[in-house]
Amino acid sequence: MDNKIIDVAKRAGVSAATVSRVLNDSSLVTEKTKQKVLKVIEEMDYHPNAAAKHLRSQKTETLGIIVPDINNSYFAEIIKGVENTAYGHKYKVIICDSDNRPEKELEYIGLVPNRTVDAMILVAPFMSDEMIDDFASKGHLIGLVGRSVDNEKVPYCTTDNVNFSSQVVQHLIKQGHRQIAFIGGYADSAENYERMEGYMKALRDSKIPFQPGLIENGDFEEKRGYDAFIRLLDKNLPFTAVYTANDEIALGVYRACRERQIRIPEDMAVVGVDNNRISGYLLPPLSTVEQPKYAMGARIAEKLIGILSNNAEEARETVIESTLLIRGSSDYNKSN
Amino acid sequence: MDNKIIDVAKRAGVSAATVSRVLNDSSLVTEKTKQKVLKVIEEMDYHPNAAAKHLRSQKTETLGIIVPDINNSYFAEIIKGVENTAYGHKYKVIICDSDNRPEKELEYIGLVPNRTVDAMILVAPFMSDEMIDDFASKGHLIGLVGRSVDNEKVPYCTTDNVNFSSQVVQHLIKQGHRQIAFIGGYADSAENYERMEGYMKALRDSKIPFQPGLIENGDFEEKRGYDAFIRLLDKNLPFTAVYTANDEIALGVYRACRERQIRIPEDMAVVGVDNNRISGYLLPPLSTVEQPKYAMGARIAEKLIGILSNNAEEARETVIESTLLIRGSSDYNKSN
DNA sequence: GCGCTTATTGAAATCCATTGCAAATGCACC
DNA sequence: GGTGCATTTGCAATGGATTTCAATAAGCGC
Repeated sequence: MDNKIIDVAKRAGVSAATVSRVLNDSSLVTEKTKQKVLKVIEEMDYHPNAAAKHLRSQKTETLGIIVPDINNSYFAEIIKGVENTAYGHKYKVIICDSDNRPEKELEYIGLVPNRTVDAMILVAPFMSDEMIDDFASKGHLIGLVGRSVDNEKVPYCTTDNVNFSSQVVQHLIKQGHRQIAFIGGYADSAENYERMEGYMKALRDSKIPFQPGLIENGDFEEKRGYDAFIRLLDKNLPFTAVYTANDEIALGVYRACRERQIRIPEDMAVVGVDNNRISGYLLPPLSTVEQPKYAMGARIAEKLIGILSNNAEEARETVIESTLLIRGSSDYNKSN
Repeated sequence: MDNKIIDVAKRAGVSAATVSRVLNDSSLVTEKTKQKVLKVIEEMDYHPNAAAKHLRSQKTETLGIIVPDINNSYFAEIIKGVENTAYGHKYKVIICDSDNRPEKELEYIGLVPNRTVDAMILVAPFMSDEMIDDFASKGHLIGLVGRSVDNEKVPYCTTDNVNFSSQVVQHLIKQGHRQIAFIGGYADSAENYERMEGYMKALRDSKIPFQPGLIENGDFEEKRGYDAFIRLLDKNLPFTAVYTANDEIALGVYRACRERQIRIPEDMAVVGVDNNRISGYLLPPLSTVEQPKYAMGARIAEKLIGILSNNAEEARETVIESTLLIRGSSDYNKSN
């Protein structure tokens, strides 16, 4: 059914090689032949077969990106950064939604060794450092967002988790809070660990004793955040503010507060992380940390494409700064 | 660097053909040979080259889906439906974010003729009916969500736009409203046309005169929705309720109302469409129409994969019902 | 118009897995 | 053991574009 390069060649009275050169903008063809070939391509509505091209050239000009849930604006924004950058370099992007299932993540990572994609971007993967390291050592190109791994071959892009977390807690302290709870994400993720570290650092700096009872886990999800907050309340350990590892968890906190008639920010200050689209629409608007989501995606894509093009070696890591957005949920003056 | 099928074959003492059969679960291999080959594959960490496979088999087992913006939960949910269904059939999904740019959409649709994907799903495309028709007539498989086109070869999945729109307006009428404005999406989209039709039908049924001045366009975007609502207000044509073609537009209405001190629902009832994640978190929560987003995605993917597998012919179209969610923005009793 | 250099073009090998067809092996039964 | 049939296996062709290398054409100076 479809036309092949040889069909175009015959009709244009040239060889397949010449057509190929025209398709790839080679400088080895006369303008005249080029126009002639282009005209035939147009007439025949010819489209080069991607599989054949990939097979011969040993590259697909495609990046993959695995996220736990594309219906979460944190990931969606990162994807947008990747996508737009890729588009600018004529790369395509395969987006893989692992649906928070580790086995799906494993399946998708297989797209690298089987050469469906030239490189894979992992965002907040379940995969262990060892697995990632191992994988990269086999010569598979992967990039990380929001995480790093001890392997020279794995570029990554993160934010200054420790730093902004410490700023968040300092802000709460400045607002007069002394008992500040922390609801983290996945217990063993690097992001979570660093955010926790920032939290502790701020307490230390202000000589506020650390209370292990004020730490809970929320798995970055609304529902788990809700549960975690309820657990905190039921401990009868007093606290007046809570810092949550992301906005989803904060949403859970909002829900719990409404149910238990706890006023935000009067009775409970809340600060999240991510600046999800929803955060600004809540009442009161949620204080949060604006993550450079788009920029991180753009950056890692740039790096990977650079590596694939053998461009001047880029720095392996990039840390992009985040900014604190103080809104009504943690500052009474902005509350309305 | 990478191993090829022939390397595996040699090491296992069989032919490439046999290895291929093992890889494809052919019944033509003894259990014994199969185990031997699988062992070698494992040992060598062999991964069949996707491009070669695609080239030879003339299919990629990949679907594409083009959406205007993946950072919009309406589209994200559809994608999830597609993705999960595809995953269940061992299909992959390439997600294309056209970023609301027609030229990007055109570029992405090219993935079908060049055989990067076996079929493409279009959600709310800018493309004209003629272009889609033309494309399909050339033998390219495409599926539509939220739209249809007069071509036997193009399966689609939509909701009952006319019906639910009419229900929305009936609901507003029942609440006592007589001057009801409508802010539509893209003026020439089928979705928009049908929603408008439902709006008119409800007015007709209740013998309420139609006022052209109460119609404006919001392009399905928050900002455009805001602008449209402001235009409505500035006409000095009285109205007490507004039906917006989607929740994004309603968000714009909320913003305008806050600025102009218009109370929802006391001074202005608002109903949107889509049940975006945000809607339920607004104050008052936004009345809206729950669209079967996930189901539509799942359905169209099922259809396309069915066609690609030559399975029993499926019905070309599916219409899935939507349900009205009445919340505080249009019903004072639920307002709190 | 001739010889030489340089710019274009073409022939053929290559990328790697799949599959129709033929060959070989295995098995049952006489 | 031999014959016949059913299973397994292998050979070789195939899918379609790219690219090296050799061949040809064009361009230039004299």
